[in-house]
Amino acid sequence: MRILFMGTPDFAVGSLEAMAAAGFDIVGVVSQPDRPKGRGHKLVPTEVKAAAQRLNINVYQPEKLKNGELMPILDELKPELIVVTAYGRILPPYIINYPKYGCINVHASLLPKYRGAAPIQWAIINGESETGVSIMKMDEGLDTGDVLHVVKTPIGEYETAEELFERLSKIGGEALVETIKNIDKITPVPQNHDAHTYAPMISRETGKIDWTKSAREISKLICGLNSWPLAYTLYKGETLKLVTARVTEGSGRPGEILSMDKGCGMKVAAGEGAIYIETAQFAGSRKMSVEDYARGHEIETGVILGE
RNA sequence: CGCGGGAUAGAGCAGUUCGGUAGCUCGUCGGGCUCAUAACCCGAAGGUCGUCGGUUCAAAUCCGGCUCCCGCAA
Repeated sequence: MRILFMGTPDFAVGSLEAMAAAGFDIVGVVSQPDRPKGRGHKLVPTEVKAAAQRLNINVYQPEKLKNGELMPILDELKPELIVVTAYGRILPPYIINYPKYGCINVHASLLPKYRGAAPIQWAIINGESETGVSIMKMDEGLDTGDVLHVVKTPIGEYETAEELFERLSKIGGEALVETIKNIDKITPVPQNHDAHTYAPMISRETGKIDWTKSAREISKLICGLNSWPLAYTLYKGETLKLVTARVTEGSGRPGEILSMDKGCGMKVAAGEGAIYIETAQFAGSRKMSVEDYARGHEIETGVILGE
């Protein structure tokens, strides 16, 4: 079967590599155009592009999909199936309807929950105990297609979005291969559209910590936004990003620095309970353990974070 | 050419303005105190001050090139 793959970030690499390892006939890869990223303005290839090049697969990077821009590529490659994992664009009907077997999508949630751009982060932030991957037959809506295959996985208490990303990327690849192998036998199951929820894009603002929330809620926010963009608060008026933390006992004014404890870090009061901030990123500095930071700087207890 | 910060002992930092013996906190090692300790006391080891060149009697410090790292913004 001739398969065209569409994907952009590292999460999609798991799908691509799993298909390649399974020996599928991947006739081409479509990825978003390289964008200037990072310091300086350097043009960085997308993760999927880099992976495709390692696998010696031709990469196409159309600026847009509308107005039939992908049509010449479709006619050239003649895919019988299109696989989409985190491509980052809505596909117009002419693409969805092109392949004989249609388009299938790897989505990192248990649909119909967490449709949209950031299902992994929101599942963690909301304190879900499990999530997973759904393989879906695409239609014209946003993650609304009939489901072909679902794999569940538990979320660790302190599992970060980055860790879960990596896991789900792999799980997604396996589930995808399984689905494609059985594509003729699987009966698509419509989603329960009434039960759907959305996982909107994450922005920096998402990471602002409300210290009146419970220690666990704050901990989950920290995990869900690691390693990007990181939950943050203010320390003496400057941005303090929190990288890792643990829930603990304690009480005080919300956001108050209660103590510095050896081996644990900086203890900060939440609305309910307290958290130990283990690793953080102080203004103008890189990520480091709070203990390391405290060797060269004085941490004043009693200071209220967020002010 | 997006804006900016940085490289000094294993870690985190000060010292650079105004050139003149390499410092602090912690860790490590040794010893002491203690029922005991991550606590306390005494001692020790550990640095070609990122790199190359220039100025100078003398450079971590001043000047120039290079490498690498990081924050912000996208």
